[in-house]
Amino acid sequence: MAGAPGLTIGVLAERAGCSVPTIRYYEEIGLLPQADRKAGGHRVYVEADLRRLKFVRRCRDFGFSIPEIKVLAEVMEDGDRSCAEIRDLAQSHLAAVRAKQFELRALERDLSRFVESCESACVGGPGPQCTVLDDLSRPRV
Amino acid sequence: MAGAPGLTIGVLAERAGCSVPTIRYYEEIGLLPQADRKAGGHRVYVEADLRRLKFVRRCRDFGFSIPEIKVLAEVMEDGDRSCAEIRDLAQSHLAAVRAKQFELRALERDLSRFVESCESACVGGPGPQCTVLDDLSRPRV
DNA sequence: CTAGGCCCTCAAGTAGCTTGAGGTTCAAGC
DNA sequence: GCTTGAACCTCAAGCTACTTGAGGGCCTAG
Repeated sequence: MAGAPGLTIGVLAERAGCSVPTIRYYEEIGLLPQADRKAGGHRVYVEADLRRLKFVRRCRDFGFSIPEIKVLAEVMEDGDRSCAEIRDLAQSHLAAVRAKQFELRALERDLSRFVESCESACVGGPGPQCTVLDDLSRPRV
Repeated sequence: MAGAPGLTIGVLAERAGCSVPTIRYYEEIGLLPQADRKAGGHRVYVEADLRRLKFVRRCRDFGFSIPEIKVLAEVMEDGDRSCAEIRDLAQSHLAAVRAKQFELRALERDLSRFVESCESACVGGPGPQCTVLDDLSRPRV
């Protein structure tokens, strides 16, 4: 009569959508608490562990770094700390995401120009005469 | 009466906009040829080396991986290979850049919603009651 | 009780560099 | 010619966030 069954690491991984070694890795670096073990040494988990792991994974999806997630998790556990801290973290993260997008847009523009000039100028020609290679050799804008 | 002076690694790094160890690293992995040395063992470079390094750096700016750059560089050296190869590489790279942008846009949307709900719902409140943390714990969409 | 699937630990590998330790060489100034 | 200090040298380890592999132990269904 098992009310709360206890999850194996494999099941936990499957439900959280990550690999088994990743879970062991998170435990090792302190992102997850040390798991309980049964007699033989196998890790046993409960639903609360799954929630915690899902939280971590979702934060990773958001692009937070592991040190950042440690902070987020601490705030979650600690009733005395305001979640303004979390908002600030998310906000500066958002700024970083936007900056990255900006970079990528510039990159996309350059790259598509590059491909275009490839098409029109030298496809089929030999390497050294390729104007496109000059393009790549020119200093960045 | 030195016509071509010969550049030190430090000067080369400065002109190419990268660090000195990076240049040594590129040489080690075969992205740059083995540099000439003077008697004491210091590396000596000429303008052609600078061009090659700038080419590599520009490719890195474009986000090409090191194996990819090796291909690009080979095509440059080898007169018999068409630059269509380069266009293809650039094109698939462009596709990857666009995919990444797509991801980042979704991420930005999620994050800004998150920050917003933070603002309106619980800034100043204690951690555990923060609805935002629930948000982060919810499975990903 | 046994088969085989899941679990364990520890070590090393991934990309693209950076950082550090400990020592040598070069070039300018005296 | 000699000294000084900046720049150079090599080799090794560190960084992020994991993954992969070797070599073995546990657990449970039949």
